[in-house]
Amino acid sequence: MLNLSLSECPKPEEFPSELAGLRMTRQRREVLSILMSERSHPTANEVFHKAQERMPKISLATVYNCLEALSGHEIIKQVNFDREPTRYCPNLEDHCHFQDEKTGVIHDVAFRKGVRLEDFLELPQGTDISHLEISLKGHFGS
Amino acid sequence: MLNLSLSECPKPEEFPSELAGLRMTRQRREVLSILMSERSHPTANEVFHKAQERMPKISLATVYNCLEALSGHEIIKQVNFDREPTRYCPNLEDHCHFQDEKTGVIHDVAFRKGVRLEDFLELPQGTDISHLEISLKGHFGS
DNA sequence: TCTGGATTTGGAATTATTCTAATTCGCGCT
DNA sequence: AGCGCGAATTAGAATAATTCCAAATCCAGA
Repeated sequence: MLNLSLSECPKPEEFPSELAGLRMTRQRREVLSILMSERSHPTANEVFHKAQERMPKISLATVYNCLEALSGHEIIKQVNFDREPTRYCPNLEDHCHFQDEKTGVIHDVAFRKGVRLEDFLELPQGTDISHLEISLKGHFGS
Repeated sequence: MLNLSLSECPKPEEFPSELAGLRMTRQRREVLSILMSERSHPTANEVFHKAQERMPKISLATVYNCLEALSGHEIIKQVNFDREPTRYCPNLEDHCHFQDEKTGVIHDVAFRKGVRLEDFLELPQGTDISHLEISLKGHFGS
């Protein structure tokens, strides 16, 4: 399991040359660094534009490739809200996402300690969950 | 709140002329009827092809319009899995969705009676949830 | 029956994402 | 340092779900 604290986001050049079995290329480092510093759950496009500031020749396809590689190796997570473009999240803790309908901002929401899915859902016994995504929308009261 | 039991799916012509404030046109009836008889969470395209069997001149745009109108009036629900095409579900009970990774089939999973979201998530107090979507993937054990 | 607003329709447009084929990169080996 | 090679990057084309648009049609109420 990846062990880079989000609070101390490394600069691109500080990432190890391999992470979770994935070769850390210049572009992947850049993309990962952007995700770890921005905590805004950016879309691929947003990452692309941010990345261009430091790597003018990076291509959108590469950003997609990097995001795919990083999430395939469980270094980041994908976040989906309805049909909106996929967003990306470097927080690997178990959590879900809440979108404030007033601002559009997406916040991480942690699971309470010790709760288990079976306590919450009528899952047929023996069911084995490999992926779980919980998306909330609403607004902060008063 | 809509009060049509799923177990007794009406034929298109049996729907009232208005439902939850939405005018029930021929096309909307047809689309709704398909959703209530098929329990397979079909995509817009699948609904379209099914609808064509009885209404050869219906258009895909209309199917999208109908699905939009029906979900806008909370007569059906949208179901999203990652980036897959949106699926539609006539089950208005609180529930979430589980996709069997072996077969691709999507099953409804009910929430346990009495559980509340706040028991499960570290929601900032006063948060008001207007939409909630939970998507699971995995497989049935043994 | 007439009329106006809502609905449907076909086709074009949009947009996020994936694919493709060619180039470039960078590690391991000499 | 130079070489070879598989992996990664790139630009641009292609795809696919969905939305938009403007014209035709429908239908409830007067």
